[in-house]
Amino acid sequence: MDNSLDKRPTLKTLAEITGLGISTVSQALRDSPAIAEETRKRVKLAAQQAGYRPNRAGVRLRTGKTNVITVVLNPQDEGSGFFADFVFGISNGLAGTPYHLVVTPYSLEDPMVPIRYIVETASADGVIISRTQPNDPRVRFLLEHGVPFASHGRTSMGLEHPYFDYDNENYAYEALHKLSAKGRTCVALLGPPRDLTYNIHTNLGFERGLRDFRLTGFPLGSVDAEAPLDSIRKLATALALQKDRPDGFVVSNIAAAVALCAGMADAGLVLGRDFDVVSKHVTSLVGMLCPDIISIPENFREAGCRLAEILIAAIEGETQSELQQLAHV
Amino acid sequence: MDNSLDKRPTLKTLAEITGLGISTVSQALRDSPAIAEETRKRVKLAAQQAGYRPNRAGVRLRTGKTNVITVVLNPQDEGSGFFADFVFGISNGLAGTPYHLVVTPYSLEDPMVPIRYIVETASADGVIISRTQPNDPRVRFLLEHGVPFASHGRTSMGLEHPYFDYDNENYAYEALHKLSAKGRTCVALLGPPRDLTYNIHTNLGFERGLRDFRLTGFPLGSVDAEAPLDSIRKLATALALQKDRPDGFVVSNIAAAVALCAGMADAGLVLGRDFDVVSKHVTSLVGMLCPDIISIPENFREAGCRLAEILIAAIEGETQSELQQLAHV
DNA sequence: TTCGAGACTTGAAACGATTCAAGAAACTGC
DNA sequence: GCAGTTTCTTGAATCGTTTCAAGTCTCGAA
Repeated sequence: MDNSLDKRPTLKTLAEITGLGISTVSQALRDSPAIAEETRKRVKLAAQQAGYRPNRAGVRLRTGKTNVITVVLNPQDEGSGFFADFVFGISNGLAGTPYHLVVTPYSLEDPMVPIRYIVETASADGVIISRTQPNDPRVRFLLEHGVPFASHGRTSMGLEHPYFDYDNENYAYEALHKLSAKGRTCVALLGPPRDLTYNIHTNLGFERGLRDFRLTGFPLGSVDAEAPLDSIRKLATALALQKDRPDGFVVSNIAAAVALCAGMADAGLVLGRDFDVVSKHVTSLVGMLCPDIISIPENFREAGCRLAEILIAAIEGETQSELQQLAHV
Repeated sequence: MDNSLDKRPTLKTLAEITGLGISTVSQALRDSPAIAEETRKRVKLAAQQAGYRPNRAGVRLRTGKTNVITVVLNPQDEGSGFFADFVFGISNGLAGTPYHLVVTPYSLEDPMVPIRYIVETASADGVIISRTQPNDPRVRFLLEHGVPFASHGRTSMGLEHPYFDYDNENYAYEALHKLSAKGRTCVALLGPPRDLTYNIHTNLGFERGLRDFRLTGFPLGSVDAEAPLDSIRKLATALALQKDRPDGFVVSNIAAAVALCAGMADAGLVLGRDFDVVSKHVTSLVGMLCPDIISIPENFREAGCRLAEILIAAIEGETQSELQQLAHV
C-alpha cells in the first residue's frame, strides 16, 4: 500500500528531527512569541522538509475547530444552474484557506434538520445557507447557538448577520427601465416565490419602477418564476390571447423566462416585436436560442465566493462592518 | 450560546449514566459479542435518550476512519448541468450512511494535485472522480495507494476498479438507429473530447451503427462537443452550406446540440425537416425551445447515487462483483 | 556571590474514541 | 471443594494536537 511515505510526519516526528520537545514544535509552528526566533525558523524548515501537515482529527479533537464550512443543499436547486455555479464559487473562495467544503443534504420534511444536525454535532465552523426567508428559522437558530453563518439573501427580522445578496430591487427597477426604453407600457412581474425575502425586494423595485417610468402593472396572480415550466408556458399563451395583455415582462429566473417566451410564441407573438422579456443570468446556451431576451446578469459564482470570504471573516471574529454585502446590479 | 444542551454527551457521559465503564459502553454500542445482551440494550437505550452521537474527531483520530467521501471538482463541469445533478445524486446515495460529502477543488495546473492531497492527508475514506481517461493517472495513483474510489466512466489500463458508466457505445448506436428510422443517410458525430474514455465507446457504437444501418459517416475533424458553443455554431453554418452535408447528427452533450441547431438554422435549415439531431439529457428547458431534438436520456443523478453506493461497498471491503455497473440505455 | 527577572523550553494533562490485556464473577466437571 | 472455564466488564494505553504550569538557563544588578 503506502510505499513512498512510510508514515505521515506528526509533531512527534518533527520533535525527534529537531531534537526539541513536542510542545515547542507545536508553538513554533503557530508563531508563539514564547519561542525563540531561531527555533521557530528551524522548526518550520524541518516541517517543510518533512512535508508536515497537521492532523485534522487531532486539531479538531483538541480545539473543537473543524476547519469545515458547510453548505446546505436545497431541493429546489436541483436541476437549476444555480447550485453548480454557487459551489464552484464557494470552492474558489475557500482556496488557499484550510477550510474544506462539505455539502449537507436537505431534508424534504423539515429544512431545520440539517441545521440542527450541524449545530448539535458541531460539525462545521460555519454554515452557508441560501433561499433566505424574511423570517428565517435557520437564521434564528444559528444566531441563538452562536454558530457562524452567512446567508445568500437577507432576512427582515431585525437581527444582524452576515449575508451576501443580489440587489433584486435594483434589478426589477432596471428591468423596467429597459422595458420602458423599448417603448413597452404594460408590464408584468414573474417574480420569486412568495416565501423568499428577495420576493419583497423585487416587488419594491418593480413598484418604484412603475411609478418612475409611468408604466401600467399587470398582476399575474399567484404564479411565480419557480412554478412548473409548462404551467408558465400555458399561462403565457392564455395571456397572449387577452385583449389588454402586457407587452413587457420582468422575470426572476431564466428557465421561467424561456417558458414564458415559448408560451407567447405558441400564441403567435414574437419576442422583441410584440413583447419583451427581461431576465437574469442568461447562459450562452439560452442566449443562443432566445437572443432577444433582455438580460441583466447575476453571478452565482461570485455570490458563492463572496459568501465564503464573508463567512471566514465572521468565523475569525470580524466585526459586522464588511460582512454584509450587496452585489451592485 | 448553548443553552438547550449543556454539553454534548460522550462515552464518559453514558458510562456515568449507566454506571458502566467507558470501554463497556463503547463496545456495547458497536455490538461487540463480548458484551452481555442485556447490557447492550441498556447502553443503547441510554445513548438514545441522551442523544449520543459519536464524536467524529475522536473516532477519526483513533481509528483513522474519516467517514468522509470526497468528490473532486472538474473545471470543465462548471456551468454544465452535470455537476449539480451529480452532487444531488451522491448526496442521495449517502443518505442514511454516516458519510459526509466533501467537495474538493480542482487544480488548474495539475489534476493530480487534489488526489495527492487526499491521499497524503488521508482526508477521506473514499474518492469519486469523473471525466475518466483511458489511461488515467488518478486511477493508477489511487490504486497504488490503496485508497478506495469509484470513477464515473471506465479506464482501459487493464486494471480493475469500481466504476459506474453510461453505455455510450449503445447510446451512439441507438442514436443512429433513430436517425436511420427518420430516413437520414449521412450522419456526423459530435462526440466527447478525445482524452476521455467515453470518446472511445461512443466511436465504437457509432461505427457499428454506420455498418448495421448502412449509413454514411461524415467526419467532423477535431471539434468535439465541449468546444466553445459559438465555434460549434459557426461550424454548423459552414456545414449547412456544403453540398454533401450530413443530414443527421449524434451529439454527446445538450449544449453542443443546441449550438449546432442554432448554426444550422442560421443557414436556413429546419430541424426535423432538413436534418435531425440526437442528444443526451435534454432538460425540459431545452425541450421547450428545441422540441425537435431527439433525445436519449442520461441520468446524472442516478450516476451520482450509484457511485456513492458502489464506493461505500468498496470501502466496506466488498469484492469486485457488483462494483462495476453500466447504465443500460 | 547571590537573587530575581527574563527568555526559552518542556512534561503532563486534556479532547473522545477504540483496543487489548487483565480482572471479576459465575459456572462447569470431578 | 477446587481448579479450570466461560462470560462479562474494565483500566490503561493510544491516536495527534494544544495549553498550562513548571522547569532550566542566562544575565544583570545589588
